[in-house]
Amino acid sequence: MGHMTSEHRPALPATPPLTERQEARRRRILHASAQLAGRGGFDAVQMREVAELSNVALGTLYRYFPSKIHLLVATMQDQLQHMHATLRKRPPTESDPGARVAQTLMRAFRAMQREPHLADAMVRALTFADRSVSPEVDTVSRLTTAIILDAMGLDSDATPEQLSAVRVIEHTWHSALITWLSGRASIAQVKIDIETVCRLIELTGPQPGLQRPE
Amino acid sequence: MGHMTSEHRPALPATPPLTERQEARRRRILHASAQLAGRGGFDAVQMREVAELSNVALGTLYRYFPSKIHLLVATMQDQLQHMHATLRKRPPTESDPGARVAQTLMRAFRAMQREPHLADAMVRALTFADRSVSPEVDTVSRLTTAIILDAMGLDSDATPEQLSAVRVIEHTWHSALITWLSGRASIAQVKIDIETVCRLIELTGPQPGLQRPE
DNA sequence: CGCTAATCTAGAACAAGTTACAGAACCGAT
DNA sequence: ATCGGTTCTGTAACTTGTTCTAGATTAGCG
Repeated sequence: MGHMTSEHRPALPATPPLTERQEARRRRILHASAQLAGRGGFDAVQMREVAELSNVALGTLYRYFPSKIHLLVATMQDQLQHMHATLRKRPPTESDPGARVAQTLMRAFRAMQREPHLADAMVRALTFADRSVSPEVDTVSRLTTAIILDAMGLDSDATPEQLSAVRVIEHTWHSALITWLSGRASIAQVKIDIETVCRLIELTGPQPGLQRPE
Repeated sequence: MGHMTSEHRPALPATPPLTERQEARRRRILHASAQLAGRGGFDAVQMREVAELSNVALGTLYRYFPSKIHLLVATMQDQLQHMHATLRKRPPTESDPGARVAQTLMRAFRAMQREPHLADAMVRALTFADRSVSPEVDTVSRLTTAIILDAMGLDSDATPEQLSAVRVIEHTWHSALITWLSGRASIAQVKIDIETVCRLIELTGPQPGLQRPE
């Protein structure tokens, strides 16, 4: 990704500060979205219902979130921030970076198992998003990356190889979630896939030669 | 053309054999689907247009493919079978199994670059599919697995570890495609991700002593 | 051939995402 | 407090996936 991501639309970076009521509206909308998604999943999040449940006109809903996908991706941003905060409070106990990442992702996975419908709505929206949602999806991606780097124990100084491994882990994470949510993979299989991909981290160790062979 | 592998009848319970005209209709539909997808991507595949372009009534289209997602996943099955046949003709030239898989996937990726809109329609449908499409998506998954195992050089005897690695490679493949199609990752990055994940294959040692040269 | 059941066609109808628009409410600056 | 522009509301309309129905066509069979 280049540095020229959004250099030509000065409207977005300058997010006009929302008033109190506007911030409240936004919260109500996100809450309604998560609530509807929580039971019923993607299909249960109907824009008219979200609008009604959050006491907002349909047009207003679309002003805040220009599409259902935008809304659900924003919902995921919201949930991910919660999760990031929660995970920070209890860092993984394992010693190997790879094991720590696997442990963290399995915790996140368990959280999703508690709300499978919500997870369904968010992940489906995320992978279905087209170019018009790229900035928002990118934010989600950065959040996920941050969570994984946190688990690894290195925040900012990662080698390009490690960043590649993290990207691959993210790919696996999303795709494995999808296969689980659509009933094509068991929980056990998701666990195995996560553990398998996390072995990549041991491969890209920053200190060459310090890993004990298997 | 195509006298081999007529064994693929995914609908196990009572697939009534199609008549000549029915088979022709099915082909016309799939062709129209791929054509519309080819320019315009997912959104350009509109059921009414598919029906019209393939000279079939809308109700008939829905009898053959019970949803747009089913239709596009079936289109992907079709394209994947082509690709599998094509790839078989020119097997990868690398020696390491991991490198062979990477080479094969990059070939497939290059094919997708030639028809990005078609790729977009198929992959979006694949990851958006819900439980009702599981059998069809599973068929696509098995096809992909077969392609990868082919590239590795072992067709039927793979260790569970290797199968895990293959699943993770598939996850990465799909997800990396998505990020590329939605403009969030460059071609170079997809290449790196594929090469990174293919290192997993080297990790999962083959059966001791059974190294199989070409 | 003639019959019956399944299939196909044409078109209307419905559902949910999205857009459009007129008027009410709100916000900030004078 | 008032004015001007923006935002919000309520509602209708439009789009496209999906379902439904009535009649025409076809396939299989005695």
